Amino acid sequence: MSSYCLVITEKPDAARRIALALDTKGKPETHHERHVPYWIAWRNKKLVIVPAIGHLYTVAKEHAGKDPYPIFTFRWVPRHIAERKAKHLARWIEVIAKLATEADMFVDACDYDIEGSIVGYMILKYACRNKENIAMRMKYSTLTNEELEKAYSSLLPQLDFAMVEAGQTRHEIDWLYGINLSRALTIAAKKASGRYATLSTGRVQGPTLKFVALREKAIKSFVPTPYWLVKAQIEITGSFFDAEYEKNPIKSREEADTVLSDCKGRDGKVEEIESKRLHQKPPPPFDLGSLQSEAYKLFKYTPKQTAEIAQHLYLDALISYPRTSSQKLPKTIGYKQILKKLCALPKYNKKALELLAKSELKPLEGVKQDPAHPAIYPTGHLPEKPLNTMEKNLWDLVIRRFMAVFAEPTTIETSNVHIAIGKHIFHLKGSQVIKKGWLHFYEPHTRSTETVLPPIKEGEILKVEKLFKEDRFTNPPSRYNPRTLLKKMEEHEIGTKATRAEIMHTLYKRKYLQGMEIAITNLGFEVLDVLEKHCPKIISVESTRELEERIGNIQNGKKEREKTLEEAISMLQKATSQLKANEKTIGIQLSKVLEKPKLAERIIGKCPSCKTGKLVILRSRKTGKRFIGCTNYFKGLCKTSYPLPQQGSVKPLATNCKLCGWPLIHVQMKGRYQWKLCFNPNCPRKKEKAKAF
DNA sequence: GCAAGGTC
Repeated sequence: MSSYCLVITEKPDAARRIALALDTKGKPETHHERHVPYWIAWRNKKLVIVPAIGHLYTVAKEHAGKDPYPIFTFRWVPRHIAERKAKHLARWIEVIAKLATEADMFVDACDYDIEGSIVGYMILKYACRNKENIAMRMKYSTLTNEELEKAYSSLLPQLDFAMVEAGQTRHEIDWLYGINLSRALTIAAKKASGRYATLSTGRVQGPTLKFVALREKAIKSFVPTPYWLVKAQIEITGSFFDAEYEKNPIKSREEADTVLSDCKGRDGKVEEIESKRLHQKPPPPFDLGSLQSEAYKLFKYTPKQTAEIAQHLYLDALISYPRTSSQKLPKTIGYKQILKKLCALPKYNKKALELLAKSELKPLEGVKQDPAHPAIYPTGHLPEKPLNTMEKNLWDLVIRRFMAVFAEPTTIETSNVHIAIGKHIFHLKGSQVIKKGWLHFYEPHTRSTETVLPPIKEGEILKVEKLFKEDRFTNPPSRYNPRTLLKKMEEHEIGTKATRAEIMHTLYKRKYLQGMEIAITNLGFEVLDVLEKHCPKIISVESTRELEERIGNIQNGKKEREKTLEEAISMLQKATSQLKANEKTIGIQLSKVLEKPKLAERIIGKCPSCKTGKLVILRSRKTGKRFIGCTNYFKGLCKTSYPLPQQGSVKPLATNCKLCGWPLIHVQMKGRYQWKLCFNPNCPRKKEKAKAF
């Protein structure tokens, strides 16, 4: 009898580490079935440890066939059924299901949070066939051997069903909101313009877009006010420095001029020197958000790019798990081991040795924690294949930050020299790094802003080379960039570390946002306007807060799941009927700002009948149907027109029909089906006009 | 296909 305990984790990495920790000899067997990895370990009994890869089940419409709108019913299904890009998950579920048939005990070892709970629950219920009520729950907070052994020896007797319910509710409500409101927008715009453009919104997209809209409004309504700065250029032993007048800003030109004329022709006298020493601790180790932020600041990599590069580095075993919110580096990761391995690289050799020479290695840590992972650190493994520039830069950044956290604080001396020119005081400021500390290890990823002043004594007389004023205007608030928008989302706790970058990207894809100095487009603005006009409650900050609170309540054991769901649906019913009632107005409002396809993409070629006009893809204002017409039509010169298919997308091809020489049109249907269309009604191939590739 | 959330 070879029965075993089936342990289910959220991801392969966790499965591997649990197997390593629980196998008595620390040597679990690695297996693969149809590219699904799993591990066999021996402890008090045989353990089979199999990972999911995130969510294997999701919410989808209840019935097959045409999609209704609005839609308020749903069911949970395997993801490969609901999502085209998730086909590979079918075999994953099959492998887990097979391993489950011979198991006599089940342990849910997914991350101990609401998403992890739902990952485990759905697998136990569906893939393992109703094992959700007999499964035990393994609760750990880091993937260290100690913690995992402890967690296994004190398994919780059952799943945390409150947490599961919270997870289910979160999924369902997000789906209902997102699908219904997105369809409302898309359908309204399609009906009015005849063109299909994907429009969307959701619990996170809406508020994020609103942040940008509010900033844009603040910029537009900003009234610049003038102010003046008065400066004195001082000469000290042959070098020149700008000292600033103590009053900053000066609000009137007259006042600035008075100061200038008072000071004219006078020398400066050093009245006082204020010096301070600052000790600056190293920055904490990276969590995903701070890595994304720093990589944008230093290299201008977008948060999405950084997440992708980090994932590659992780898969190549160069850095630890990147999707973490932890700023902690537990001892168990083996600081010394890592530094020793880094010594193999000439670039880091000297610095790593300096750290190894310290009597104690103690990292500076931040406050943020993560239930399953430490902060991001280099593993010490070396690349097996050459890295590209982006990978190199990011890996280097992680390594240098890792070294920096073990280093001493940086000591900076700042000085403020008070210089009297007549009755006016000017400030000459200097700063200098006295002790490099962690900066030494973090270089070149630092920005030095040193201003080193020559030795100056109190009472000294300094020559004023020139006096001048600068005319300035107050600046409007600056636009968000990918880094600051990400931070804003973090501050308001909308989205998660793993999704924020992705959601920003979606807003770009929808053409709601543009540029790295992030501006909202007309389309983005109107989409928000529509939602605010017709269903303000649903996208208000208060209702988002309230929803979060209620999901929190469910997680804490209050039996509010049914009620929360019912209320969400009733709110949505009102919102969608409101949107439907105003569909026409909304559609027109959105059509006005929908980007029209560029003329170049619509031109097909010369008109065969009038020879002077051009054939273009047009749309009838009356019927909304598209067709091919001659540009001379508008001048009343040529009435040539040809029909086009109304389904799918059409675009001119650069090639001509082999049989009649007319230009060809590329037609792409919803699925994979596509063909080259010759629209010449007299083409010899007329009877088989749809020719597949 | 539209969400947001995991994951590779």
